[in-house]
Order: sequence, then C-alpha cells, then structure tokens
Amino acid sequence: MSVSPSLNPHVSVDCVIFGFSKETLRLLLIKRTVPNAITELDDSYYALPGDLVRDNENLDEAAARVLKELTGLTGIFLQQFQAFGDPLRISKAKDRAWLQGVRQDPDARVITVAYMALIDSNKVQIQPGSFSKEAVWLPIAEIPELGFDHNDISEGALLALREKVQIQPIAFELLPEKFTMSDLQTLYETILERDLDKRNFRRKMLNSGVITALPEKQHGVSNKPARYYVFNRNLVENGGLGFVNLKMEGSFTLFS
Amino acid sequence: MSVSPSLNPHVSVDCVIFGFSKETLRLLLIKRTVPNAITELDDSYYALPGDLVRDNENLDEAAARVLKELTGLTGIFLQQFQAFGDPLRISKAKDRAWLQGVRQDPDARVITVAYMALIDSNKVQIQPGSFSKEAVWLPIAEIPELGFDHNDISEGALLALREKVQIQPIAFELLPEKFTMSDLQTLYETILERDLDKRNFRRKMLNSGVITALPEKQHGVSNKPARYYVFNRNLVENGGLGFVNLKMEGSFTLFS
DNA sequence: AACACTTAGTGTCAATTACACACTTCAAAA
DNA sequence: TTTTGAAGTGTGTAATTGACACTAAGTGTT
Repeated sequence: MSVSPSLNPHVSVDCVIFGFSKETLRLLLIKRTVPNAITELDDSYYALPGDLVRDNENLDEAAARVLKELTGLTGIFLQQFQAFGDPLRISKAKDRAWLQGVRQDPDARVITVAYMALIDSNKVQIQPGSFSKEAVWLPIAEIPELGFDHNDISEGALLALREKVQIQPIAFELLPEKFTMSDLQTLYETILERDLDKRNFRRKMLNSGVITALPEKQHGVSNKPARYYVFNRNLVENGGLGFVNLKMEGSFTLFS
Repeated sequence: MSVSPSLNPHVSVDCVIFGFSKETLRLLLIKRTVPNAITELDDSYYALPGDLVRDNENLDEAAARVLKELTGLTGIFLQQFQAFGDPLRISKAKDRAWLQGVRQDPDARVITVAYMALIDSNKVQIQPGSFSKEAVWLPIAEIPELGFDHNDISEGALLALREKVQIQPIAFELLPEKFTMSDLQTLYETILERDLDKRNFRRKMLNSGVITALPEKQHGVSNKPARYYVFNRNLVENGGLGFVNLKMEGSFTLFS
C-alpha cells in the first residue's frame, strides 16, 4: 500500500451564489482584507464565500452554514458540483497571506468542494461581521480576478448551471415567488445566452406544468399588465412531473 | 472569521470502475484484508479502489494513478462525479481497523472525491501487489456490502453514468475498439435498464455520426455475421458533432 | 442437399414535436 | 383621444419519434 502524504490537506467548501437582477446573472462575492504588513499592494480583493469544513459537519452542512452566515438564508437551492484540489491552486501572494491567519498548517494545501446556490437576490440581507465587511452582487460579465482559483470555480459553476437548467426546472430559484412569463423568459435567455421565441416559450412552459397562473396581474405599469405565475414546487419535488429537458442547439434525442 | 477544525481531514480518491461483459455492467472491486487481531470475524471484504491524495498531485492525477496501479491502464475515461464527506462515513469496525495501518491521524476523518471510470474490461490485467491480492469484476446487481460508504458511492456512480450516457456519447468506452450494433444496443439497454427498438436504435446511431461502419464483418458465427463499427473518437472530441441527447421516458424539450 | 436455427439487417406510416412567424390587447401617459 | 410599450395569442410546415414484421446470411444438423 502506498505512503500517506506528509501533511493532511485542509478541506474547505466554497459557494458560488447566483442571483438575477436588472436582467443579469450575478455572483455574490465577498471582499477580503489582507494584513497590510505582508502585501504592500492593494490590501483587499474579492473571493467566493467559503470556509473550512468543521469536524462535526458534512460537506452539505458546511456549505449551508457558509450560506447562512453570509445571507441569513436557509433552505435554499444548494448543490455540490465539483471538488478542486490542484496543489498549486493557492499560489498568489495575497492568498497565502490571507491564509496565514486561518490555517493551522501554513504549508498544507487546501482542497475545496464547490457548491452552487441559486437565490432570489431580493431576499438576501448581508449579515454583518460574518465573512467580511462587504459583499457585493457582481454581474458575471464583470467578475474581476478573484483569490485562489475562484475564477475557475466560478466558470465551472456557470457551466454547471447552464447544463442543469436544461435538465431540471431550477431556474425558478432565482426569481421571486411571483413572476411574469417575461421575467422567466429573460432569465432563461440570460443563462443560456441566446434568444428564445416568445410564443414557443410560453407554450412549452405552460404545457410542462411546472408553473401555475395566478389570477393576479401587474398594477401600475404603463402597458398591458402581465399575469403572475408561481413555480409548482411541490409538484416538481414529488416527482409528479416528467423530467424537463431544454434542448440545446444542434442536439438530438436518441431512442424510442 | 470562523475557527478551523481541530484536525485536518485525510483526502482520498475512490474509483468506481465500470466494465461490461456477458451482458452485464460490472464494477472492479478490490479485496482488502484486515489484521486478524482486531476483528475476529471474517478478515476480508470488498471495497472500491482508492488512495489518499499525495502532496504533489491534483485530484485527477490521484485518480489516474489509482487506476493505473490497479489495471496498468492510462488514458482511460475518468471523471470526477462527487465528493463524499460525511463525518460518520467511516464507522464500521473493519474500516477503522484497516485504516489503522494507513492513516497518520487515526482520529481524523476521511473525505473522498469519487471518480467514475469506463473501461473495456478485456484490456484490464490486474497488476500484482498494487492495491490488493485480489480484484474482481462483480455485476452491479451482485455487489455485496462494501467497506466505508462505498455502496453509496457506487450507487451515485451508477446514477451519474445513467445521466451522462444520455448527454454524451461515452458508452463506447466500455466496448472494444470494434463492436457490432447489437453489442452497442445491449450496452445501452443494460445501462438504461429498458428495451430499445432495434430499427430506431440503428437509425439514431447512424444518423448521429458518432460511429463509422467498417468493411469487416464477424467470422465464424453460426448466423448472419454482423458488421463491425468503430466510435469516432476524434470527431466527437473535437466538437465536430452536435451534443447527443438520449431522451428519457416522459421527457420533453423546451425552446426553439 | 435440404432444412433448421439464429441473429443481422431493412422501410413505412402515423403521431408528435419543433420551429418560424405578425398582429391584437390592455393599461398608462401624454 | 391618441400614443406608447409590453403582453398575449394561433397556424402551417418540417423534422423527429415510435410502432411494427419480414427477409438475409451464415452455421450446424439430418
């Protein structure tokens, strides 16, 4: 049998938290501050919220804890999508500096299990003093260089989201309880980065049974008011519905 | 900022290695032997091949190393599918006994990153003295109780395989270079656990462009000889083909 | 030589689904 | 009352799915 590594790695979870507002997908990022003595350059940078996994919790619990400490929310859509463990993933000076204050073994590597979370960003109230002084929703097109390999992780999350959304009805997690058909279409268009036909979209969504129309309509808009819909959470979660598959460009299905 | 756990976890990779022979999906499992002094019961049991991740390697490399040490093969389809980190995942007496000889910190938990591998099982020659004295291909329907949470991991792998196979043309990795259309259909039927229509299957497969017919046919079979096909590895890997989607029962596609 | 046996291989039709496309409705604001 | 802007609605064509049964090509047997 082979030899153990000389030093156990640290294991963390990182959360890629998606939100949707002003017609853009956004990530909730935290601002970290590095002790000034070590880096003489700028002393703060953005990173994904994350933390080391504690002795008594499993990975899902650790991710849920991070999410709750930052946003105050529980019971939200949270799904593991990939573990990252490159030995060199922590090589930037700022990262090493920040970790000095957190890790036990300064030379041990950090392996992280990445989660993606989908939130109605209106519900989020950043919790003071939990992870950082500051957390911001940044459009995915404007994500700066992040700490560690968090840019890779974010990109992985986006790809995973794009895939998932085509297989399961989860996009609703990014919207408020009540939403209009246009809200929903815009969301899908944003995630998939392509335009969808309005009439076909409505038909498919309604036929799918994943949403229910409310009697209620918009008020005070200066055009024809849109109807509100809700996501049939119970129906979908109890398997009362078929598998939902959003076909991709150039795809085809196999088998009878 | 929160407090670190008191003891760093061990991090391992485990490989769920799929093969296909005699019309059944099989897993390659190793037999582990526990020091007799500790357990007075049976002193061996099956487990997934795996190992602790070493300091200088990333997760993919660790998994590839495990695979190579066991089978001698490189360049195999190998894909991370989930990390498992329940604090109680190692609670059976046999597991603890076995780990005594391997881990540095007997009380530290073990977090594992699980990979699935797809192999043409004819190519496998078990390497002597690597992981265990013995390794066997067991039909997935006959997997006994495994060490650790390896039954959970195996089931997760099977679900992941079933999903993957419907999105990407990867089933070929389980077959020899040359295969007949019936071989391929039987494989899909085995993985998906449902019957497929022969004519529709052939049509779809040929139209998809993922396979090419060879001039060669079977010899010495006591019936009409079947044509051989090969998987278009280059074409598929270079994105020269569309996304392949095997539709699921009751599914439907959304959007134009 | 004829026949039995077994698996390979082939085509069509009906039903469903995908996709493209343009005008009317409703409310507020001017 | 008219203008403005987004909501909402239907149809025809093309492509895909899925159901279905017989012939072809070998080997082995009588």
